Amino acid sequence: MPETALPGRRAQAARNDFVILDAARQVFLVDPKAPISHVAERAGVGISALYRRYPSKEFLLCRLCHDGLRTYIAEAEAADEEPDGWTALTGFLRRVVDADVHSLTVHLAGTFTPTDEMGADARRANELSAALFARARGTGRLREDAVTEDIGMILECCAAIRVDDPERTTELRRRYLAMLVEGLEAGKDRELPGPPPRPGEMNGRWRPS
Amino acid sequence: MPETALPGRRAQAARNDFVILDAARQVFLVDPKAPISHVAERAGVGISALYRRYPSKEFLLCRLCHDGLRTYIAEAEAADEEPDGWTALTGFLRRVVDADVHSLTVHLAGTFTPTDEMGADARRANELSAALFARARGTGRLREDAVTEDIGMILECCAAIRVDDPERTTELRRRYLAMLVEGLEAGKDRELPGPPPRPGEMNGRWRPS
DNA sequence: GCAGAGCGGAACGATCCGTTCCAGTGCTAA
DNA sequence: TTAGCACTGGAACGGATCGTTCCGCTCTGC
Repeated sequence: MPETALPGRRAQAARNDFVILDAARQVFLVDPKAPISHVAERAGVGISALYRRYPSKEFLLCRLCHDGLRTYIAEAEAADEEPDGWTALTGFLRRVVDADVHSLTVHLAGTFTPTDEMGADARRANELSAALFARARGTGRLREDAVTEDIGMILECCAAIRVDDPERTTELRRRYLAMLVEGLEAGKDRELPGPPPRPGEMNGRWRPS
Repeated sequence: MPETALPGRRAQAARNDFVILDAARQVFLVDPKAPISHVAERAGVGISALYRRYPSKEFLLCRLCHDGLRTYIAEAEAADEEPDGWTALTGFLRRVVDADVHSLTVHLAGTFTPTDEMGADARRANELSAALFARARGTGRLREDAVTEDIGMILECCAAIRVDDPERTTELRRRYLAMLVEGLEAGKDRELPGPPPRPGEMNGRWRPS
C-alpha cells in the first residue's frame, strides 16, 4: 500500500473501512450494477479487503442503501427545526439533492432483500416527508394541487441530472430543483395536468428483482 | 405463429418488420442494456426473425436511436409552424416528452458508434432546438437566465419519470414538465442558482463506451 | 521469531448474452 | 404435385463478465 505513515495494520484497516465505503458509494451511484471489482479499484484496495468486511455484494449494497435512508431521515428531522414551513421543505429538498441520497435509496432498492429495520426506516422517512409537506401546505405557499408524493418525484427528476464532474452535477441539480420548486409554489392559477402521483406508484422497484 | 389470417409468409414477414421494431423500442426504453432475446420474446418471435433484419444488436440499437432523433427533428420542425414562440417551445417539449424520444436518443448513445448521417441529424436537432428557444425568448415569456441547453436537461428530468403503466408514465411526465415549464417562465424575479449548463456538458455519453 | 490479522490478486465456476446454425413450415411457380 | 425457397423458432456455442474463494505474502504485536 502506497500510503503515508502507517502506524500499523490496524490503522490501515480502519482507514480502509472508510475508503471502501466511500468508493462503493461513488461507484454504485454512477452505476448501480457495477461489478464489485470496480469498487476495489476505486478504493485502491484488493478484493479481499472488501470481502473481509462484507460477506457479499448484497450486504454492501444494503448497507449503502440503508445509510442513504438514514441521511434522508436525518435531513428531514433537521428540517423540522426550521421555523418556517416553506423553507423547511425547500431546504430539505436541497440538502437531500446535494447529498445525492435518492439514487442510493431508490435505485439500489430491488437489488437486495431489505431488512426489517430498513422497512421501518422507510416508513419513518415517509411519515417525516408527509409532515414536512403538511407544514409547507400550512404556510399557503404551496400550490393547491401539489401532493406529498411530488417530493419523491421531484427528487427523481433531480437525480437524473448527472455529469462527469460531481460538483458540477450538484450545481446543475440545484438549478433544476429551483425550477421545480417554482413550479411547486402557488402563484399562477394554472392547474397541473393529469391526476397527481398516488402513494405507492413509484415503488415498483422494491419488489425482489 | 398464432396470428390472424396470414395470407402468406410475406405478410408475416411484413408484420414482423413492425412488431420487432416496436418491441425493441419498448424493451430498450425500459432497459438500454436488455439482451436481444428479450426483444424477441416481447415481439413473440424467434431470434432468427430478428437477425434476418438486423446484422447485429448494434445495428438495431442504431436504427432505434436514429429513428428517435428523426422524430425529435420532425417535432421541432412542426413546432416551427406554430405562430406563437412560447407555445411553440412548450408544445414541442410536451410532444417530445410524450413520444419518449429522449431516452432513445440519449441513453442509447454510446452503445454503438454513430453513423455520419446520425451526426448530421444530431447537429440539425441542435440547431432547431436553438431556433425554437430563440423564438421563445423573443416573446419575453422566457426568464432571462434560461439557456438553450436547459431544453436537454428538462427532457432528461422528464425521462427519469417512469412507472409500470406507460400511459401513467406519460401523465406523470406531463405533470413535472408543467412544473419545470413554470420554472422556465419569467415571473418571479429570483435567479436560478449556479452557472447554467454549457453546450456540450451533458454529452459525455456520445464517446464510445 | 512466531502466530495470525490483514492484504492483493489470480483462479474458479456460474451465468449471461450475442451470434450462428439447422431442421421445419408453408408459399409459389412450374 | 412437387421442387425450391423465403422465412421461422429455438437449441447450441463461445466468449465475456462477475461474485466469490483461495493462496501466498507482509507486517504487527507479543
